[in-house]
Amino acid sequence: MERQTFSEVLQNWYERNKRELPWRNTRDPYKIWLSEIILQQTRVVQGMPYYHKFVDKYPTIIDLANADEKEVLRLWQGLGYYSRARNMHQTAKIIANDLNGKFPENYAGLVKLKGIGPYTAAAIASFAFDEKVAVVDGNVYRVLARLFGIETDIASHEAKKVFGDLANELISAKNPATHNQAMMEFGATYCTPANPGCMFCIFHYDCEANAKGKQAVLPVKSKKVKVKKRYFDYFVIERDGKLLMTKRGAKDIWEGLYHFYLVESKYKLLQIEEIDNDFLQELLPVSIIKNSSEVYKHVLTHQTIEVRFWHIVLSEDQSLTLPLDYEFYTWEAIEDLPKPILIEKYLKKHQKVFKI
DNA sequence: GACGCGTGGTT
DNA sequence: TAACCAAGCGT
Repeated sequence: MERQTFSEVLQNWYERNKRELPWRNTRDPYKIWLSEIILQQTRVVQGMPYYHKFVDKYPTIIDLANADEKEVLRLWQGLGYYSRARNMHQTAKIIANDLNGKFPENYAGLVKLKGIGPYTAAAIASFAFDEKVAVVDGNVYRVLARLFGIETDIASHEAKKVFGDLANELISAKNPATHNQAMMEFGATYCTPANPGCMFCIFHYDCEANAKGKQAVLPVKSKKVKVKKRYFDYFVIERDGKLLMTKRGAKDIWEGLYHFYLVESKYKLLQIEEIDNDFLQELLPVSIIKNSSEVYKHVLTHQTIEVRFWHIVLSEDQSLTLPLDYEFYTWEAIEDLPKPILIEKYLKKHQKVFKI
């Protein structure tokens, strides 16, 4: 019997070991796209409920295109990397309005769309349209780096070419979709970052990393994240049972999400007597600081934020000049606003106080 | 092309 | 516990 190719061995393993995932049972580019955007930098278990929510609420790309951005962000709430949702919505509109509701059917067309980069274009092109183009994601980097003992820094520009070329040499011409799924599934469930199952691996005798005991150092990744500290004092200003909120702008975290009146400091949280903010100085002497919350520590990949909430109640007849773009929202309206998980947690914890 | 962008789980 | 990770992309 003839020796099997790498891809055949891999695909055999895949057919026997794959997880049943809903987006693997469709050729609908819309659903495949949806799943791929959701899964960017996100675990399957975390993304799964969102995939179902989006498919249920927006069964077609037309439904998604017709939604308000606010509504899309609200459904995305808690998944993080919110630009994915904004770009996805923008792209839905372009496909619905300019492309007659049809996805481009190849890599080159797909990669031009916002939110669809090299990985996602290859995924959709192969899964939905059987194009022979290799996906190169974090799993593929890891599997290839270990199998072939490649020490090229996966954060480097060079790695894109080295690993991309290799992945495209290995891909099956017959079953590019299954091959791509298999590569990622193997990396995600078997050739894992920590504690890979080398002992019983199908490539046990062919793997460079296994032969040299280099599983722990491959793939090589140089970039270390620098964590910046930030300090947020939120002023939760209540009047007539409503809370003052605004939409966050561009060029910072949580763009498009809603939050309270924020005073950010460079080195520490505020003492109340240190406040030298015009709006608050006008407002504070005539209001009641109902309470200040415990200090929350909100951790993001690149920053750690210490946060305190000051709950301030205004009398109903108190006049004040609202800062630009701020509005009072009822509890019901607030529930429909997309919010950072930090704000959501605070509201949930204190809802008895607010929901009178 | 280096950096910024979330959240939750694991080591 | 701090560090690292998880189906990347835009600027």
